[in-house]
Amino acid sequence: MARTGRPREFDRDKALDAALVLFWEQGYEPTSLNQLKACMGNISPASFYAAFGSKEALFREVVQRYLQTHGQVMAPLWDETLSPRDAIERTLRASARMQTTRTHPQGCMMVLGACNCSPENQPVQSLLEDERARNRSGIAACVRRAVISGELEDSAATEVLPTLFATFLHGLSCEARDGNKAKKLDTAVTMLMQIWDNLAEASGTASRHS
Amino acid sequence: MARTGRPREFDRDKALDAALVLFWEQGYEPTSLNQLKACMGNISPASFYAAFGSKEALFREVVQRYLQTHGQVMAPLWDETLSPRDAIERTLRASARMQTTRTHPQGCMMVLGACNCSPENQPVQSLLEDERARNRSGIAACVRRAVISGELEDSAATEVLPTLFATFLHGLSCEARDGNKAKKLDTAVTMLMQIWDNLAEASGTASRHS
DNA sequence: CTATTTCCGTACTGATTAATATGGAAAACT
DNA sequence: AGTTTTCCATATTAATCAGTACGGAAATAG
Repeated sequence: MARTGRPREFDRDKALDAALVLFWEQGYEPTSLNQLKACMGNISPASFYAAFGSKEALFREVVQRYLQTHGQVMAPLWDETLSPRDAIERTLRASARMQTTRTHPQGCMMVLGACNCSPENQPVQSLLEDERARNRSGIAACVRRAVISGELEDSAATEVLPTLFATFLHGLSCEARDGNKAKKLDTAVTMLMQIWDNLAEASGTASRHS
Repeated sequence: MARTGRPREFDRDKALDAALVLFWEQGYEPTSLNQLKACMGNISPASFYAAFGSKEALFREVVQRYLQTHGQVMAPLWDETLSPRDAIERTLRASARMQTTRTHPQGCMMVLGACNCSPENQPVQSLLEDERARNRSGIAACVRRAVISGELEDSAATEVLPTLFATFLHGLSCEARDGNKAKKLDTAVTMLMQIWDNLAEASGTASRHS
């Protein structure tokens, strides 16, 4: 445990953050080790591999860091103290704001981070695919809660609600990357939530009739 | 005009189609010339460069071909014989169906074809970005038509309608690529169109009141 | 101090990248 | 036939890719 020997000269956390930004901006494959080493403080190949193992291992670590920081905009989906509708709305609004913030690359890294991959990097692609699947199941869980609580009725329309929200959520990345402003996307969220309200009203009417 | 000399041995059109599928599946950068030449009928480098000029030139040609075939699902947006609402609905439904068809890669090539690019390939990225901008302005044109015809009123909500539809449209690529089924996405379109109807109804009510 | 341990600068690996050079074969025109 | 034109197989280019080998420098432990 007591670390002996020469201590590393660069800040591992800072290097990780720098790599995060680069991967976020360019995606996994086009980002070269030379670029990475440069932005991580001109570290040497020896230092890089000693500290992070490989390009793929670094990327996996970067993804974890992203999820624990910027990715926390998705957290409301699993917060059962929030009403299902509120959870989804908060998630969409926070995502829209985060993805358009200019202090880092635009769009969501889980959507844009490994879009274009050679067959050999399929595992990296799957890593992000799994995260997107988590998003969908989080939304689906909210809808399920709303059905159980009676806020929504268990109809065919309710069943595709998760797909609708997920499509919009993941579409935000494209819009943010292409330069759409936070306010516009936020207002779009407001309008999208009308669909929930339409269904909730229908359910309320139905239960009032029963 | 009269072509003399030895005729080329491979079918240029077939080769272009094969390249289209490969680019569509993997994206611009990860697709190597070796892969391209292989799928285009094991043509030689000499044949490749003689016929297509360069990887980027081939990609640009592929994009044009895509737009003239699969990309025609966007055509309703510029068809003024259709009602604005119908134009958007047809576009979304046709996109959802096309992007989930299993006879070719899933998702839209204009969204997924050059997501991850090195700085040096920025021009390629911009090429697709421009096409996505065209999509947005097509949707915006439909909304403008609806405002002029009185179907929608000129409100703040109406103003973000294009952003809402564009976000959904471009989000379809992510959902299709991740394996969502045509029917689910189509039903999601049905629900999304409710927002148009909400606004149209409000406009109708307003004009009835005036 | 010496011994140990880790870090890092440099050089280098083999593989792959997009793109070219060369030269013979094949087809068409005269 | 003879000439011209194009096509294509092969070999090769310089650059870059991710990842390693090695050896001196630096810091801690005793």
